[in-house]
Amino acid sequence: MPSARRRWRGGRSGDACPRRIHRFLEPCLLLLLHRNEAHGYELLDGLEPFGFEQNPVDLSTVYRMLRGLEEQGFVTSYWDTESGGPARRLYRITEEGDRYLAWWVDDLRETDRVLHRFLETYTTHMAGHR
Amino acid sequence: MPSARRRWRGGRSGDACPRRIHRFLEPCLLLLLHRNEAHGYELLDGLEPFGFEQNPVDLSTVYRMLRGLEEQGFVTSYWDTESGGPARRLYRITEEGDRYLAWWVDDLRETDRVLHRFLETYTTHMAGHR
DNA sequence: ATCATATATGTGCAAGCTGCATATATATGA
DNA sequence: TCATATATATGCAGCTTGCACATATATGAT
Repeated sequence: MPSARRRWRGGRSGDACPRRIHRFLEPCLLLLLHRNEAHGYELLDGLEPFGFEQNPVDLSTVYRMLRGLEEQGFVTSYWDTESGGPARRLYRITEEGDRYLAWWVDDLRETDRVLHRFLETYTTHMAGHR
Repeated sequence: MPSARRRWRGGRSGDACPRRIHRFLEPCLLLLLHRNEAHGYELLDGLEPFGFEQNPVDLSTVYRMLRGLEEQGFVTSYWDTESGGPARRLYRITEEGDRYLAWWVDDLRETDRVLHRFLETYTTHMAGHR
């Protein structure tokens, strides 16, 4: 069964998954890192206001995406062993990462236009079917 | 290389992919079928105004999704052999399909809210970093 | 008659994303 | 000493999707 259908059956209304937007986690992480350097476990909490309250992202996905961003030069990392507890890998955004984030925002604005066009078409069409 | 990055390198600006939204093709097909019954090849053209001009969806994806929708009872189909040319499989939306489309619209409205929250957070944050 | 083309539907495969399960390690406090 | 919270990471399987390819029919040109 496709995921949309499963969600339709199982999910309550009003809890749309932010990951309906493909790789949406990526710009969220970049924006958080633009504010402050941080480690993965910490970033998970920071994600909540972006729509991940009802549909929390898996930690493994966060770690994997951070590694991917680093491979591509959008963030750098170093070990912090002085803060007590297990060592943390602290991530910091690069200038290349800044530009990538800006590209993401442009892309999401366009996605927003696509979304609005669809919703308007739906509304208009349904108005004619009353 | 992740798809977003590839698109960043290769794509022109302003041509965000509608499929940034997960399975967005599905509600588009359902809305088109709510207007008129149609066959796959024909639906491809109808998709253009929904943002598929710059990033046309592959025909195979359309056919597969229509079959999936039929399996789940959201559409029905029958062969039309009287229109000249190869036989066409004509699809028609069901009442269950109507309800599913309505669910999709609710979900997309929520996605729209998530998107706006992110873009506003970005704008606000960047304003403080001028 | 034959052949290219437009129309039309479909399958196989591989890449990418993501959740779930699992593994590992450290500091803290009971 | 032992459970717990913190922290990072890998393996796997399922889902979606583009690309390549296969198949078939009607139409019109040669």
